[in-house]
Amino acid sequence: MDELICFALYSAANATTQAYRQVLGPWDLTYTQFLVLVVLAGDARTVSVIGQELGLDSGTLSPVLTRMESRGLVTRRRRVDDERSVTVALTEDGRRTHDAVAAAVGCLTPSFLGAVPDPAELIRQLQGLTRNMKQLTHERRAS
Amino acid sequence: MDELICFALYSAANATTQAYRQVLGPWDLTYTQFLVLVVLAGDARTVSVIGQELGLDSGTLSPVLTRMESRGLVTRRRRVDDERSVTVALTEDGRRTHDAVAAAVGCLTPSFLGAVPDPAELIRQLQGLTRNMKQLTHERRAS
DNA sequence: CACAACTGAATTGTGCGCAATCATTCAGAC
DNA sequence: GTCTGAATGATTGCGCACAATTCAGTTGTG
Repeated sequence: MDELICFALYSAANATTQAYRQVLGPWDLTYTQFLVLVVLAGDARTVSVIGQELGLDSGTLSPVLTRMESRGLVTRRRRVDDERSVTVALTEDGRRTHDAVAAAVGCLTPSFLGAVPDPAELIRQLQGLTRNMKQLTHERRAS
Repeated sequence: MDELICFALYSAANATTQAYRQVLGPWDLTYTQFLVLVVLAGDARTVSVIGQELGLDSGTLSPVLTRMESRGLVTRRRRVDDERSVTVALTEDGRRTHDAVAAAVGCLTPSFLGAVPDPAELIRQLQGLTRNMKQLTHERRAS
């Protein structure tokens, strides 16, 4: 068990989501919703672009965005030049929530840094892992 | 986005689960069910012990075990010395499935090793991260 | 014994994460 | 203009992951 990279990854991701759940609790936000706020804080985006950046598909994002819209955190509107696309943007309230939450999650940083001597290197490896796994998935899907 | 350790972790875990989904597809097993097979391959265990080893609670495990039991992969029986506890064990079929699947998932190893120069070190850091996150969660829960 | 506190598992409800499917819209070929 | 195929997002169904609750069984205390 202990020698499985995949399990160490799985456990760490679960534990991290759990820690975020605690921190995000006061705003009643999930980790995924937090990620959407972070992405949109840069600029408004279409659903598909959000999906590309977070690695999620519409089956996951649609209900998430529906909840966030109903709570007034984001707006959704069809683009005029291409009615297939839907642009998602932060509302005033979404912006304020993002700013508050972005500050709050900072309390987790020491716990990350305490376990990771070289964060940039860890991120690099995890991104490489992500890339390899996705490639593998698509190879097998194609064949 | 790219500088968030938590997101790199989240993406890598999602992609890895996805890769396992492909490999485990022929046996109609999920990643979580695979983990249960691996744990039980060592020896029979109670639900709570499985939960400790995998970091899952009964709310997750109960339905998983119900599905695996209905498919004949595991058996569940109440312990005679403590009827609150339920011992879960592999069946013959569960053992065979474990052996076959354990061999099949080996095809993922090169993709792991290709992205990770020092697997033992990565696992150590991820375990440290898991520990820190869990500790944080319980601290906040207590206060 | 009586009874409160605790433990182990199951159940319920919510929210992802993804496969599969669908409707709508757009673009290119003819 | 019409037709075909691709793209976009929504919907449905299933299986986790977890909080909260429930319930049976056990343990500790007097």
